[in-house]
Amino acid sequence: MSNEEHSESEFYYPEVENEEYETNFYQFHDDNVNEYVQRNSQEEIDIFISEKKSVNTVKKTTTDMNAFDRYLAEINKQYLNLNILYLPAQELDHLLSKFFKDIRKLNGEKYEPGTISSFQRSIQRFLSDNKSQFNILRDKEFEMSRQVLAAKRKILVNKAGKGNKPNATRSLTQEEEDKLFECGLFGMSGPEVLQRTMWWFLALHFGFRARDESRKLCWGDIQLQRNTDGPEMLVWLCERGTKTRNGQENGHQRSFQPKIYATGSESHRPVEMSKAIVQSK
DNA sequence: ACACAAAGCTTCGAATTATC
DNA sequence: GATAATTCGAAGCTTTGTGT
Repeated sequence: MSNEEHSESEFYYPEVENEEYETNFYQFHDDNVNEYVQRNSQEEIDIFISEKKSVNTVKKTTTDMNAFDRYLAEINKQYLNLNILYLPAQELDHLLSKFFKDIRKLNGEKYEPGTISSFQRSIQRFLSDNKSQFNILRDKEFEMSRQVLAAKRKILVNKAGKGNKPNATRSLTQEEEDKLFECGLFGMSGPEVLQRTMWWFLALHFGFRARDESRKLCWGDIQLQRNTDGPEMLVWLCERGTKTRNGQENGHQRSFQPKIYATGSESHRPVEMSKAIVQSK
């Protein structure tokens, strides 16, 4: 993976904390109550929340809503620019059913079953984001569209041979990794190669997500350390949040700092990894 | 037959890659 | 730049396994 080119959209990190929200308790009670209330109007609170929404999910939701809108406009011109938020449940359920049953890719081919299911979730996100009370995944009013989706998935698998993950990736073999070192794509022969190799080690040993965590990483987050008698090691001191570790209360936390040990050619499992980790439920 | 644990599926949000 | 497909991690359920 080359890090030379970045598209604009990849630079949505890091986020800056807004210290104004750390409002002083006494100031709040003395005066300025109106001002406080105004400043923290519903609109501002909504913005505060939505700024923390995942860019990728937002993009996914709009893309899929485009597909739904596209389909509706196709089946009937009167549905052009239809706002589904104003539809009664039965009608929405009906349109969803047709959508799940007949929707095709832009090139006319059939979708993978997983993709159609993800449309359903995107539509639910759209509804929830816009404060709709409907839950198309649970409400009994949407039982029909759920059944259509289930049937559609079966048909795609049984009749069209879909759902076999034709593009699934596989992990690298040891030989393939060795080859990358041998042919000089991994190694220490230059800045780009070094950066690429560092990316590989960080992903491999720290479990970095491919782009996300590499981009968030700041100078000083990883430190070269050495135990008195042990080998040199890289220690990951400061984690900047991932999809699954992002500061939620009672959220998952690491029980130790991840480390990469210098080993020469052997590989050693870090001591902490050999201990059983007891998870509280 | 019962209780409980372990294994296995499903669901959801999110991130990524591939492709055109 | 949008679209399509996949992957990942966690949580919640459901099924299966096992000891008594």
